[in-house]
Amino acid sequence: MATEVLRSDLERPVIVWLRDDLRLSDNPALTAAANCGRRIICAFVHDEESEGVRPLGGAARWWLHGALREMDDALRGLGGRLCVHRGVASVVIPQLAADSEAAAVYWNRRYGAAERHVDEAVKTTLKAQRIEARSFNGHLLYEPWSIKTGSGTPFRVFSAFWRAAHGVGEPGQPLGVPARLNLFHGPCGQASTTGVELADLALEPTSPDWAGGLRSNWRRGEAGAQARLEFFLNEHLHEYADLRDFPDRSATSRLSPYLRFGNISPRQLWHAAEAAANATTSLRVHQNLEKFRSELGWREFSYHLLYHNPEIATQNLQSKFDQMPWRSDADALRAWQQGKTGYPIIDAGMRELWTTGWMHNRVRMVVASFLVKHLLIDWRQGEAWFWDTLVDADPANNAASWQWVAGSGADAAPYFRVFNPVLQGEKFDPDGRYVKRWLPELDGVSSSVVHRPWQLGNNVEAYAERIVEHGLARQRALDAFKGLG
DNA sequence: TTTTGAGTTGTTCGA
DNA sequence: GTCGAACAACTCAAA
Repeated sequence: MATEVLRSDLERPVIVWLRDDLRLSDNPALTAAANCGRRIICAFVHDEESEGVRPLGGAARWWLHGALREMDDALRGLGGRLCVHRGVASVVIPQLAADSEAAAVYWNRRYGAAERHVDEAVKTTLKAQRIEARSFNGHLLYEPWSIKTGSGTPFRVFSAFWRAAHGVGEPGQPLGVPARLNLFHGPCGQASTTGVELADLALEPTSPDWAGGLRSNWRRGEAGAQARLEFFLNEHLHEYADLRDFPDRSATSRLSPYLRFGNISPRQLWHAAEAAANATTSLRVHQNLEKFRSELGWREFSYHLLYHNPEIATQNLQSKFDQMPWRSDADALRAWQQGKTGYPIIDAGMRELWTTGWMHNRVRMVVASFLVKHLLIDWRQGEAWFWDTLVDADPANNAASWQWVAGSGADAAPYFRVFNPVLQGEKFDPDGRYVKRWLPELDGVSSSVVHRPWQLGNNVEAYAERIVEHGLARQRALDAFKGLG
């Protein structure tokens, strides 16, 4: 009798609820499910209805579609499939668990306020149904609550945060793809009305199909992430510290959208970079490795800030910025969005973003500074545009970085740091290759003036007039920021 | 307990 | 041409 009960209980499946962890390798929830010996149902819920959950932007929706398709393909290759649902997750997941007579639901944690509330509600409902609910850390090197100052408060300064993080210990070795995956392959949630086909989510644009530039620049999903990582480690890690600021050199990792959707994990990057560094004899190995890891550190710090400041995407971390006299200027905002400000480094960056769904890190800082300081437009307008157009639009990184540039953040740039778009262009794109790639108007312009084309007179008539003059705009910004007292 | 110094990414000005 | 100072206020850890 007892053994019969045991056997029938083991026949109950476990649901792995996938979210921002669309990968098979180093997926703690999936590995735990594999180890518990049950049949595994992999489920994804497209939830745009839960209170406070921010709908994805267009570029991120496009990425999500590909990542889900790749995940489904990978699961089918192993005899399973991905069950896609639509609806309120705190209803759908318990319903799916009941329909499938699941014994447990496992997932990897999220850190935004609304997402945590959803997950908490799911856990409460499951427990009431006497279904096991377990969550894991698959998204971060360090849990946000595990790193504290000497007095027990959250850090507000990056360097101290990162030093303290090292004190917590080395991130663990990443998990492999589970060796034995007993995957469910039947129809998903027979009794459920929330099951849909991936195409039903309409995540990809159709009319018009604006995603051509995205498709030709990115291979979404886990295999694409591994290929991109290998390329970066082989070709660019050895020059990372020296060249990562030069947008024409492609020396950055371009792994951000993969991290955003969990097509790869930070632990995998941490250890793969170390292995690659150990295998080389090139100069500055240590500096390159530490520089790359500190960029992962900034991602950790952003999640730390998000966790401890749930409203980071909408509220100034420094409340004195609530008094900032932001300008309302629809024409200037549109010029910035469309890459028609008349400053080549700004316009090239904004067109790269529009075309590829991504922008080089150095250029992101310059365009953000330009919007907030030269145009005196609220950082939230810029944050929203990036949220809609970036394939890596991340709830933590995007908001924290905009607040950093604006000066309203926890450990923000000083107010008087106003990037000069001409000097930044000349310093980091000295021969103008980057701006010419995105601005055909500047074809043939000498590198000596390519970042200040207005000095050519009528020779570049096709190129936009400057919408503000740097010196005047800089002074206006300094006055406004100083006025915050 | 108090003090001190350092802190991702810069620019301008005047000597 | 180069070079140092000034441009705030606050956080955090070490002394």
